[in-house]
Amino acid sequence: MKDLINKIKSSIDLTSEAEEFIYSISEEKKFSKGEVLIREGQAVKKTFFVTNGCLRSFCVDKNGKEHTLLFAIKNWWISDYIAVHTDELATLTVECLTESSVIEFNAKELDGIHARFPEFESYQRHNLERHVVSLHKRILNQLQLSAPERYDLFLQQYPDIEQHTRNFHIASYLGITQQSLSRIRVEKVKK
Amino acid sequence: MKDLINKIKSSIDLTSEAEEFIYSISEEKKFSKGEVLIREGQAVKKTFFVTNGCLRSFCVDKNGKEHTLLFAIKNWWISDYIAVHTDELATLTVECLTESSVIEFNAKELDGIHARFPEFESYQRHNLERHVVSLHKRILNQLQLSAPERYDLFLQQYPDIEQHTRNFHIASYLGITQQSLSRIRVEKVKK
DNA sequence: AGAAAAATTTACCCTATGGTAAGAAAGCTA
DNA sequence: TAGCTTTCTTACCATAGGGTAAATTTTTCT
Repeated sequence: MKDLINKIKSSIDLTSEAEEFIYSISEEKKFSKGEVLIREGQAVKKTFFVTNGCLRSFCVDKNGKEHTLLFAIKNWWISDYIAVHTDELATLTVECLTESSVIEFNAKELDGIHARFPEFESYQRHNLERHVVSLHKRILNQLQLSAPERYDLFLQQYPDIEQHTRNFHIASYLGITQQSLSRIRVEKVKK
Repeated sequence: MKDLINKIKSSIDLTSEAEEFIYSISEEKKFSKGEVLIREGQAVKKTFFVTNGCLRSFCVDKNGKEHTLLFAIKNWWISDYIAVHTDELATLTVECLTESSVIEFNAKELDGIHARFPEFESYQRHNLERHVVSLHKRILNQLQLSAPERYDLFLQQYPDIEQHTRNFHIASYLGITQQSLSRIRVEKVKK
């Protein structure tokens, strides 16, 4: 919980009332590997701040293939934001890849923090701006880089994630099959 | 200019001082087809609100191939947000695909609106939230759909854009070559 | 309108990645 | 630690989409 408070304080002044409010609407929880925090097809009520471990969000296509949208580790937020912001049922599933500690929020209550403590608007706007930048970069990378180049970049960007994930998770993030990733890894070692 | 004011008013209450401020930091301009508003490698000072016409932002990869990040038509914003929010030089180019009318803002001045008129925080946060949702969807579509499926979806999502764009613009948005798009279009007609 | 330039289509072959399947390795559980 | 389950690797062939180039069509410019 300290992690979250510190993260917020590093970016805005946090009054003690606001800090109190955050405590009042959140709950620290532990989940074990494989547990599902948000399930496709169900209403999305929660947003999670990760304090330990590793989670991912993914969708399942019409052929049953999984596609990873996001990996979340310490100090990242994760939810199905498509569902949260469009008020639809979840199209994503959020699962734990390792035993994880999270701070759980009701998404609507968390959103209400902006009305009550306007200083959060600017905090949230900056978060969203940075997130938009990373999404723009990911789209451009997907358009212009080959699979081996995307894998190299992934390893640079998430040097710590590989220890928590299976190869097929990474493949499904890069947009390739696990067989292709396996071949790419072999080629890398050869060089 | 009315378009922008109305768009803002549809989402927040706009005081006359705030409206005045917007006027004071903006400038209505016309650009002709082919003109470049933001050029890769240069500092990005401007953000544009489109009131007429069609623009796109794209990057050029190491082989000289173009990759389109965004098409912007009436009532959309366009800039190089990667550069704006990271204070780096432009990695994108923004060009007019048709003769276009835009409202030009100095990006920093526009950002200052939040400090001066806090009611804009919430407006901007909602914009960003919706933008994040559309980017999440685009990433998932790119991961799970075939090229013909992505093209069909593009036509649904941007029914009006095709009249303004060349096929190779669309191909470079979908992540395929124009030859592939041409084949896909032939197949569609056959059915 | 006519000429020039640019974009599109088509055809050819090529390559990266996908799909299936089987065996090997790693990880989990009792 | 033995046995079971899951993941990874490898090999095979299949296929979607890429690259080049030439012919055709469309757009632009004067």
